[in-house]
Amino acid sequence: MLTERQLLVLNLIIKHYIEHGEPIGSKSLLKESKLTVSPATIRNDMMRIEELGFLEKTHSSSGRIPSNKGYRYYVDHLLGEKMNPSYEEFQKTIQSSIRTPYKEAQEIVETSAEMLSYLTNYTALSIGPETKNSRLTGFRIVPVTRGQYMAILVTDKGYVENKLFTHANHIDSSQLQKIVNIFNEELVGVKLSDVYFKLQNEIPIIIKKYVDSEIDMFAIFKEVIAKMDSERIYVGGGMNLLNYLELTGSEKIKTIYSMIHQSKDLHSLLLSDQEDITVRIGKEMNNELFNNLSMITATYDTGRNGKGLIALLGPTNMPYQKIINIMRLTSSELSDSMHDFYQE
Amino acid sequence: MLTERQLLVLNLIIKHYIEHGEPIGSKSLLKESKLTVSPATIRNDMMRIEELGFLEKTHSSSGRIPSNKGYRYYVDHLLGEKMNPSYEEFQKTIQSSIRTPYKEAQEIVETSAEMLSYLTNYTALSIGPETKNSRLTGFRIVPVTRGQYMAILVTDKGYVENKLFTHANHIDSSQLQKIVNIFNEELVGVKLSDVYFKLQNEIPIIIKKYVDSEIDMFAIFKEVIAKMDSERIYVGGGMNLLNYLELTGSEKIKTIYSMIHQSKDLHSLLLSDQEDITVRIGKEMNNELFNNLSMITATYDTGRNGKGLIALLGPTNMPYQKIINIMRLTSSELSDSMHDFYQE
DNA sequence: GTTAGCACTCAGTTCGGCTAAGTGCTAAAG
DNA sequence: CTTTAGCACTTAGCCGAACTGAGTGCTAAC
Repeated sequence: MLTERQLLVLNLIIKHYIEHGEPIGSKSLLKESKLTVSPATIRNDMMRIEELGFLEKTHSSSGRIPSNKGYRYYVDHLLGEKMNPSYEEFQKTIQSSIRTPYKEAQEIVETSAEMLSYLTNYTALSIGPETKNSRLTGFRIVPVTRGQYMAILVTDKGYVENKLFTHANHIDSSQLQKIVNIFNEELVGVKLSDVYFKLQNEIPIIIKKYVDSEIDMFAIFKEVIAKMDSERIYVGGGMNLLNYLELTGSEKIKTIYSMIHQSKDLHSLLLSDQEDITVRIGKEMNNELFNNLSMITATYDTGRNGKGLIALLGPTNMPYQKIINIMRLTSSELSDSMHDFYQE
Repeated sequence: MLTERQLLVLNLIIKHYIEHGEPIGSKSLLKESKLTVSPATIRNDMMRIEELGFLEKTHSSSGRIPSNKGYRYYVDHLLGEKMNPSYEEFQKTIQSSIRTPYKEAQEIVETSAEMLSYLTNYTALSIGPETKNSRLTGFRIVPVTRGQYMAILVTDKGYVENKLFTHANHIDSSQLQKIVNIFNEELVGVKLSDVYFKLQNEIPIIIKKYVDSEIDMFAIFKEVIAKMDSERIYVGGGMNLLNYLELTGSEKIKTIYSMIHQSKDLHSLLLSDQEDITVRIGKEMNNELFNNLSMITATYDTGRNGKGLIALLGPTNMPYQKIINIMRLTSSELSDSMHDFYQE
């Protein structure tokens, strides 16, 4: 479909645009390359490539820039290749920020978002392993100070979440114990998604039978689970969005920012296939907000606790080679780190 | 120093600039007011007021805008007055977001930052009561799952902070108990600032005597205290900073954003006098970053647990009347809420 | 003290002209 | 059939001139 030279031209234009962010024309392109043909020839090639949809013009007499389809071609080739060894220099940085002692799993996930944004100057997201199919493995209430109690909830995916709550009237400790026992008997092994239901329907009846208490355990439980959900998503370098002010107006940036910080809106955006690494370019995201941005997502594996996800949001003309490799390295380090974490 | 009419002119100019954000000249000012003098007279007045430093021009033939000193005059008058009752409408909104059941103190503080930014469209900060002089009142370690433990630390100011940590080798529970006992015997009642010192020097010796353990309790303790410190400051509406893009370049906005999110840099900015409510206007903050911004801070009182602080960052031409009243209401609601919280 | 009159200033807009970088097309050469 | 030279054309960006509108300060008279 495209000749050898045309492919070369396409690649040169993409690389130029990634590096300089500006359109390039036939003459300048020649200067930058080792090609020995005339500008007119390049022009003819460019026309052909544009006809096929890999290139665009910013206005009728401007140089060419890559289209989404152009990037797509470029990225698909990159994804096929294996990792360029020159990027292993990043490995040390990544390792040293992920492998730190006395951190819990969630903190490692959080750190990796920060590290990714630091390394790339883009906005990074990281998400801990899914909670949806988790099962409750334990629930306890620890008295902390007079009137304050801490509820701790543990799931089989290794999540631990806690919530402090206050109760005005002193709670009789044997009563409290009874409630906790009922919870553990009735709810351990149950999927978190079903816990809600049971809590609303079955449990209150049982509790009423044995205990005379007016604590709204359902409200407390709901809070803990909500906290668990919301804390799963971490954002690093949120303000790096400001670097795209020219690409995307400040209003859109604001919308994106709040979108990123609200877990609900995110799932549709991020939920990728089971692919190891995914690149979505501009309009491929089907969201007007992201027309000039690309998103790279990668999954990491924790072993028995399921998969998690990291993502990077940057301009469409990001250096995909570098970024993809950073994502590969991070994902693999994160997987290793998580395996270690849970194995012991 | 200034005649009656000159004061009126000054007030009119300030109010105009707060509402429209644009300089105003003698003729337009007349149209907006009920004054019955000629433009020339107003011009003479303006000159006089400018000489005294209350007004500025943006260029030699422009209308006038208030200077920092002008705002200062305006605000000082406002602070003297008592609250305009028309603002009590806000009270319901504020109350309903602060008074929610089963929230711990920190969450209420967090919520109030979000509420403030929502109500004003500015960037809000809220800080829980000081930790500096807190004393440790309790420390415990709860085993959560195999290999995972939760350390819980309680201070006399009502703070509870917890940290999950992992330890590969199973820890003997009686050994753990011994360590916890030593901690409680040696550290309860000690100021947090001194805990560090003791942990590094005295405690290891004692622990070595009774227990044979290789857990670095110091590292864990340090993490908990760090977490406690960092979680004390909450930011609401960070992205509202984008509204000041024209006032303050995007680079500065970025700097301010990261400044706000790093607790260390903040103390110098926020640490106000013991004043109930403080307004700092533009250059009064002695920081080039904030030349076109104003910061309103207010303290709230928690009773036996000391004072906390809320702050708002907005443009110098904010509607001070409204903002000050919102801050007053919030501070007072927050105080009430905290008193209730700790009293029980 | 107040006012009318006047010359002046400055930001912002609009318009034509110019340049640099690029295009597409045509016709000839390889 | 591909490549090339030549040429007319397009467009963004920049510059300077002209004009307008909102404003100023000063002076001299009321």
